[in-house]
Amino acid sequence: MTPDTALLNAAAVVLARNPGAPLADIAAEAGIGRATLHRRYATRTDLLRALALESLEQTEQVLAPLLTGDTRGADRLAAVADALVPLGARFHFLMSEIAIYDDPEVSGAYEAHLTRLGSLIESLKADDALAPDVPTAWGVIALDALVWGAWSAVEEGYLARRDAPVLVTRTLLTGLSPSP
Amino acid sequence: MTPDTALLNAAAVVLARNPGAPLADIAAEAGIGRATLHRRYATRTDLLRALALESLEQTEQVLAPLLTGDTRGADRLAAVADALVPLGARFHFLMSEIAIYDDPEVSGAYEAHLTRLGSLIESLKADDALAPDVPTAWGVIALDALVWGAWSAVEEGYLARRDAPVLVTRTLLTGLSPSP
DNA sequence: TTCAATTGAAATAAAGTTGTCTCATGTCTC
DNA sequence: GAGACATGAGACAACTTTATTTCAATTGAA
Repeated sequence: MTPDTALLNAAAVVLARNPGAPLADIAAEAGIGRATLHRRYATRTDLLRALALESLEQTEQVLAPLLTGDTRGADRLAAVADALVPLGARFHFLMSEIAIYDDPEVSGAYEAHLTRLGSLIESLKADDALAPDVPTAWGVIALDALVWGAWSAVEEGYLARRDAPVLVTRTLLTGLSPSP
Repeated sequence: MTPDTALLNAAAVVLARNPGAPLADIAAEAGIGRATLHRRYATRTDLLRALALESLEQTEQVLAPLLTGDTRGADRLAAVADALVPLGARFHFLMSEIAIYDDPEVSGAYEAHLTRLGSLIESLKADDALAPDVPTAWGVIALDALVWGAWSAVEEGYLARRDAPVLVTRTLLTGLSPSP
């Protein structure tokens, strides 16, 4: 029930570098002992499950105000990119650790996440920021892929941290906008 | 020395679903026994290494004619997307299995791959298909990310196989093109 | 200070994976 | 058909990781 954000952050970082890293590595990154890690999450599966759910919840909390707020169109997309790129480690985890979707709660939360992103894409279409004939699914996928790409490029030193969200927005926006 | 494309294909498919899958799963997917797998690749590391090198080589063979051919601009990018999306499983592997880059031959081939993609982006800029102020690194990253995203979307049933390369091209092209 | 709770370190058993080996079976050539 | 060859199945030891347990040290509150 405890959030344990610091511990889960450490897990996300380690697992982004090495999916399947031993629990010892995660404990070390978090600065705690292996035994203590087991006291908070009994099994490896429990830890991955918690990380998945917390990652999706973080995304939701970041996205919710942007979906109900009054910024629209390009500005809304820019705000979303700003908020999402720093969460790249969590995205990476969600995409590489497929076993977590065996859990019905996790897969339910993931479906909800996709639905939420779908609504965002639809709202951008309604604002004439995206072309109406672009499949919503592709909008979601492209956003996901570019956010993840931008994040890992920053991690590996190919891209400046501040440039990343701008490039994501520019690529998506001008890329999918209706021709003038 | 044998290509063993079928076996490596099976490995790529299994590892795309589950990075760190046991060799038994790979052998089963390839329809051979575990012992036979070991006869062809003595260790797991040998197999991953071969898969990485062969994946990069396949990409090179696919890209080479497109880089020297006479199609330019948007058509060239479309041809690249057509050729690359089906190789998505290999991309996924190259991006998730970080340990392979310990091998100097693999990391050298990967650098060459990035350089090749960089040349492609530059040639598209020269053709006025992409805006000159777009960082070449971002062009490479976005292409990589969108190809991978399109491939996995097809795999998971979110996208029609024939639509995928078109959407990649459209997203990148109209997305990064100079404003008219 | 004293007591209870939490922690890290270490030992341990259990489980899974890897790599080696043997052997029986099937295939191919001669 | 005989013999050479490759294969799959299975047994096996070595290794790694997981999960549990114990114990001494640390922390915090009464």
